Amino acid sequence: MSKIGQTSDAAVAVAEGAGGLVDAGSAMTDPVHGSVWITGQLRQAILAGRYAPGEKLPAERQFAASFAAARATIRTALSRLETEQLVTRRPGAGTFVNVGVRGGNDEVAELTSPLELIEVRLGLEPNMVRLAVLNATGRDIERLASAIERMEAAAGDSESFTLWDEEFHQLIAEATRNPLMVWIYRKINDVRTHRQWNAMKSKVLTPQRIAGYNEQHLALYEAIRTRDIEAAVAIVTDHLHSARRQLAGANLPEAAQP
Amino acid sequence: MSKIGQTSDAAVAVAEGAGGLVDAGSAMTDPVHGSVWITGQLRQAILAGRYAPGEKLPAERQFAASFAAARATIRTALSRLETEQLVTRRPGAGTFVNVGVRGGNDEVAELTSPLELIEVRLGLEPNMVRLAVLNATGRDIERLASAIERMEAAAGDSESFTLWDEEFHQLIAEATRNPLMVWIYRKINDVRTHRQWNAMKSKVLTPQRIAGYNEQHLALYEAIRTRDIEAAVAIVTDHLHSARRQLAGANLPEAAQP
DNA sequence: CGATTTCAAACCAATTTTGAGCCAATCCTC
DNA sequence: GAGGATTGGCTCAAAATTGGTTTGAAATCG
Repeated sequence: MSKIGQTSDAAVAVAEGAGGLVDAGSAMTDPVHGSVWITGQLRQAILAGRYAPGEKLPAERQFAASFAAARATIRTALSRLETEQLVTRRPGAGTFVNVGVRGGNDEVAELTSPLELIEVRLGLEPNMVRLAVLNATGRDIERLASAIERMEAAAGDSESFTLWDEEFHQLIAEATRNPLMVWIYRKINDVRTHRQWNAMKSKVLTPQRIAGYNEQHLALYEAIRTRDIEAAVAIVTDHLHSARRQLAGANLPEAAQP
Repeated sequence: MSKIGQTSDAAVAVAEGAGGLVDAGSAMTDPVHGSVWITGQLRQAILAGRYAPGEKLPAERQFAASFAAARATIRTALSRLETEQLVTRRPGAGTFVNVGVRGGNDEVAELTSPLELIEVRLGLEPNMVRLAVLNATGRDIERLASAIERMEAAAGDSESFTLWDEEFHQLIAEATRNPLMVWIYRKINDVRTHRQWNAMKSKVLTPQRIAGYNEQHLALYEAIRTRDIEAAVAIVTDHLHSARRQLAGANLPEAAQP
């Protein structure tokens, strides 16, 4: 069980490699571990922000072990990055990411993919709804009703629907009376409404789908109002699962076209 | 396997280059945490409000024991914080957080009760662990092992245990390879380690309890290493449920007990 | 074949970390 | 107030780590 060489099973391959500190997850390309390839890997990692500006990279010897390459190879790769002004090397100290590189774009909203968002929501929201049912005040429920109304009024427009949908979910978060939950969900809404996915939104949010969501929202509201935990949790879980399904359906063909 | 979905999204976000598999070889950090790393930890702890402005930090020798580093190393870290005007050192007295530092900004950590924290974690962490099992690289697992070691080495001291416990959980969050999850859990760790509960910490964290937690941590690590999702989720769920039981029994009358 | 690259091992110099010890200022208890 | 304990300040040399370099053999590729 050493070289799978397929991207899809990288996780499995790593599982076996836990004992030895070599190969790590890099079992994608067995033959060509050239210095240029390593250079590309490191450059991409730095540019992607895996190593913060000013941060110290792992030692050359450690890179050598991780990439299963000789230290000289690592050195030529790092030298290239140094001439690219991406890193600075200090003898005796280490190799450091230059401060100038890639200051912005650390935003979580930029880095988070739709699927990753759904994964987080899938863990959070069922529990959130449960807490909302338990702790919602009458005032909370009033506000939810108001949001529902406006959402249905805006059934035709995907833009305003998104807006009220966000409001609706935030109100549920607030209904939990849990400050941490409210804070977290504000961030989730940030990601949810990030411009990154605007294009996809118009594809996914057909009037038909919006109508379906409104039904689910209404059912969820009713469940909260009548303090029916089981129903509320089930609705949310279904909602997210279907969202994930649609996401996969919209995402994969898009990814297939370069 | 879900790795497919994760990496394909990453490829879409990054748009080019080596695609989603970069995390494989390059997800490594120094096994030995130097003074710069310690500086960062302390800075973040202070900024997060773990120590109140004007409060006295633990002694240098204490930190040295907690971080498993030499006192000189701690001193260089503290010196850096001193030049950053974050702390003030008084010979014979101790090191104190400067009053000017923004500490009150973090309302969430102040407002969130232990039970509320547990409620959020209960929704989030089982799913987080599931994703960690699916997406953790070999390097992630190595880092978890390292954290486990240090945690067990510091079994007697509640201060250093808290430190490495926080590190352990954050590493699991990072093992999910989900930026949003990492970001959210950093906040949870802030709340978890907020000074609000410092007093309670020393009471609750008896050496006996610490030993129990270490067992759970080790079991969780093993489950992640062997990619046993069911076991990992079960461990986390049990852990949080028992924590909530203790909490509810001690404090609040109105708990959500299923 | 010849040129280039990679590998492996060793050594060097710069830097950091360590561990020990001692001092003076401060704090705490009696 | 006295005395012991604690704390930051400081020195110093050994040990560990790290990038820099050399050398020569092996592998790779045109």
